[in-house]
Amino acid sequence: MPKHGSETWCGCPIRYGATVLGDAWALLILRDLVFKGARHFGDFVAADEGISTNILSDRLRMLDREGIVTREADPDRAVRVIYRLTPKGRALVPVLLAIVNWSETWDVRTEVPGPFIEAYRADPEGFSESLIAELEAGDAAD
Amino acid sequence: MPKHGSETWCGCPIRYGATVLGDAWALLILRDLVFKGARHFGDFVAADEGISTNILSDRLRMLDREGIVTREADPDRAVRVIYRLTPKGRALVPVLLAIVNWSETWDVRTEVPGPFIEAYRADPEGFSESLIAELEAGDAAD
DNA sequence: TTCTCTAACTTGCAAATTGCAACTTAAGTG
DNA sequence: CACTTAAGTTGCAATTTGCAAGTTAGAGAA
Repeated sequence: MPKHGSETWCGCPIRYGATVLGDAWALLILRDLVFKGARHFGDFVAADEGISTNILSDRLRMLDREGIVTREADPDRAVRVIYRLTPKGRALVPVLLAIVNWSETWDVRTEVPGPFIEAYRADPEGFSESLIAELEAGDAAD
Repeated sequence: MPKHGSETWCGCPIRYGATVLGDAWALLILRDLVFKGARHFGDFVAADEGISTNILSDRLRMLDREGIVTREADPDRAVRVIYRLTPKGRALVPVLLAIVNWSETWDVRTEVPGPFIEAYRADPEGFSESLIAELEAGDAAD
C-alpha cells in the first residue's frame, strides 16, 4: 500500500481514512480519548487491557504526526505528558458514533446504554455536535 | 487484543468495530464494494493497486465470517465467485461516508467530487439511505 | 544527598503477520 | 487437447507485533 504523500498516492478519502483508522489500536486509543477522557499514557495502558507500551507509543506518534492529537508537558508534573484531541481529532466523533451505532445494531455481543444510542439515533448530527462541544469545553477547563 | 467471542471480550462497540474496520485492507475492500461496484476477486486485485491475493483471500474470508459479504457461484461462469454486501455490510455505508467527509475536510491531498460531498453534507442521513437503496437495487438487478 | 516512587517511554527478542512470486485447481474455448 | 481465465493456495523472506525487562527523568522523603 502506498504511503501518504508518495508518488502513487491517490486522492481517495477512504485510503486516507485507512491510514489513520485502519488500525485496531488507533481506533481504541481514539475511543479512550473521546469516550473515556483519557489524557495520559498510563490511561491508555490501563483502559485498553492489553496494548503494549511500544505499540501505544508508536500509535500516539502516528496520531500526533497526522495532527489528530497533541502532546504537552503537564504544567503540574513535568514527568507527565498530556495528550489532547485537536479539532481534526474531534472531527472523528461522527465516524466513531457511526461505528458505535453499527455495532449496536448488528453485533449481538455489543451493548450500548439505551439512552445514549436512542439520543444518537434521534438526531445523529446534533448528538455529534454536542459531544464535540463537550470535548472542547473539557479541554478548555484544564 | 481479545478475540470476538472470547471470555475477556467486552460489549464495547468500538472494539467490535475495530475487529472489522480496524484493518486498512478491509476498509479498501468495503470501499470497492460500495463505491466501485466490485463483485469479483479480480476486481479487488485490480482496484486496490497492490493487495496480495493471499491477504485479499484472508480478508474476504473474515468479511464473510462476520456476515458482511456473501460468496456465491456465478450462474453464468461457474469459475467465478460473486461477492455481495449483506444488509449488515450495506449498513456500513454511513460509516464509510463519515470517513469520506472527514478526509475531504481535513486532508489536503484528498479529493472528492464537489457535488457528491455537498449532497452528503446537506443531508447525511438521506444521502446514506439513498446510497444503500441504490446498492440494494443493484443487487436485485443481477 | 541519596533513596524511592511514578510516569513515560525504549530495547531486545521470539512469534505472528505480511508481501511477493510462483504454483494449483477448475471451468470453459478454439 | 492445448489454451485461457478466474480464484485462489503455498513457500519463504522481511516486516511488525507482543511481551518482559530496562531506561530516563522529575519530585518527595529520609
